[in-house]
Amino acid sequence: MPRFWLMKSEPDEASVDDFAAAPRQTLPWTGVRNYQARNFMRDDMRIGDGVLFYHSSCAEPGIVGLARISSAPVPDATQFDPASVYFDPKATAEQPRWVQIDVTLERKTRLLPLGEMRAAPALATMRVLARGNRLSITPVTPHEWQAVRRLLGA
DNA sequence: GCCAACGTTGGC
DNA sequence: GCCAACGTTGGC
Repeated sequence: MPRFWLMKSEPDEASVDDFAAAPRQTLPWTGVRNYQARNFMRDDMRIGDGVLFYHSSCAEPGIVGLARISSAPVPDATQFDPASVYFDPKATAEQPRWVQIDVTLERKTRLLPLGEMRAAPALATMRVLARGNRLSITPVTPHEWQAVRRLLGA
């Protein structure tokens, strides 16, 4: 199983600064509404897995922090909340569809822009960079993880 | 089970 | 705002 992941967040929704300001630098990762990404959270993530924190749909998309998975998956609370944009009328308490998982920010990094990621030969295999990829959660190989850390000067 | 229509993602 | 690419829905 992968031990490393890249997780995309829109900074308008949940930015790396929101995590930095949260108690214990930890927030639940809610709002995932794609089955493949959900399955990664539900079936494959383990406490302690490394996370590359990525900002998407913003002026400067790229990696902005290093984080860790810090809880087991539980039902995503927002699916039951009619006031939430993530409300899912087909989800029930007996049969939830979506899960959330706690993510703990270890530290902010410099911005590693998408363009620099694409230009780095060591990152050419990264799933998040694959043509047409739209998954908000993608596995990262140990080699890619190390290469990112090197690029970050970490 | 097929597939057209529609919705969403996300970089630019 | 545009648009390529992909995912989901729903009629048949």
